Amino acid sequence: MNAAATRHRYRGPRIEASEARQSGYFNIGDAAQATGVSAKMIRHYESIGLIQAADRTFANYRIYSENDLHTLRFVKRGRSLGFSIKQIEALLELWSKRGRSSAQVKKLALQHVDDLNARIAEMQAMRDTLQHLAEQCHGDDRPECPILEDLACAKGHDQKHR
Amino acid sequence: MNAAATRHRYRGPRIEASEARQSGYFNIGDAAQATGVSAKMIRHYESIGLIQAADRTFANYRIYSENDLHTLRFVKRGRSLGFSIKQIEALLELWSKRGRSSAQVKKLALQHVDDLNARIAEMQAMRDTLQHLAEQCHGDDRPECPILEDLACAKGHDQKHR
DNA sequence: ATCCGGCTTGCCACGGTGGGAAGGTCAAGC
DNA sequence: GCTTGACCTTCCCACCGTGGCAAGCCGGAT
Repeated sequence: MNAAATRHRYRGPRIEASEARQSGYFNIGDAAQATGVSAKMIRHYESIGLIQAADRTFANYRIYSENDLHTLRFVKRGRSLGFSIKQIEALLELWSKRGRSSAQVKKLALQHVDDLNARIAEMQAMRDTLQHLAEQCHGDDRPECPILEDLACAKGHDQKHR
Repeated sequence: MNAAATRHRYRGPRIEASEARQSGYFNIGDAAQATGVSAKMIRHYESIGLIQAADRTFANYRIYSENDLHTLRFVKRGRSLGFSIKQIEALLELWSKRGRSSAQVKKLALQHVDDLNARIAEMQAMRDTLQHLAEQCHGDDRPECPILEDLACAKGHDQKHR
């Protein structure tokens, strides 16, 4: 079972920098540019265990293979779809497992959809309330303002988006 | 100019606890319950200067007047409408200024509406993409999954919500 | 040999909220 | 009186995700 070769498990010993370059490895900066994940975040993801610790050159530089970039792009895409780190962790694991069932993935995705919908609804309620108040506000030099009045007399406002 | 009496500027010297109670002051816990702002957050708001430092009893307990509760409710309401602390700071100041123009308040509110709309749109885009992907996913025992494929082959996904 | 840009680690910040520890206080019951 | 339990105080740490800065090492080009 050559786990090291197939998937990134035990990362090989350190390499020399120029050699790594020639073998198609990338510095963290290049990896960042290639994937859209900032170098900062790549290190962060590594530190929290979301991604495997990168191989290093002798000089302790992290180096990234095409495979690693692929993973980083996966994470990036997940983030841009609004998945949390925890969720991406789960998705990454499903991605790597061949025995996964698509049902598991779908469930995760739909949970996130629900979550998004809840947050959207909440923000829409805020927006609607605010827009309503703003419409009633003259918006001139006078100090009278229904918006401030609403904020001030906070009697039973909560029921509005109960 | 008895500023101390009219508005909370210079907070008076310390009082005895039972006396404060009789004068209609509240402990932080009661204030929290009365306003829906947790004691924790009341202290926090005070520490960052969002609200005036509360008066204290001799025993160093914070005490809150009806006026203070009013302010706390204002903050609470602002938060529940999604305003940031910074924005609430501005709103509080407008609220206290009699020379304010409703235009200033309206501007703040409408900026926030724009902000909300932007975030709503962003989340809706995420949701739509995810929902679309989920619809194409069988969600059965097989490992094939368009959702994972999308995440994996992250070629030019960004233009989707460009 | 020097210089610049990149890399390394580490710490601090944001926003907003919660948790908890260690200690002081108040009111009620005995 | 003294104990008890609920409350208060301050202080520090955590979350999530990202950015910034600083001090120091490394790479390659001049």
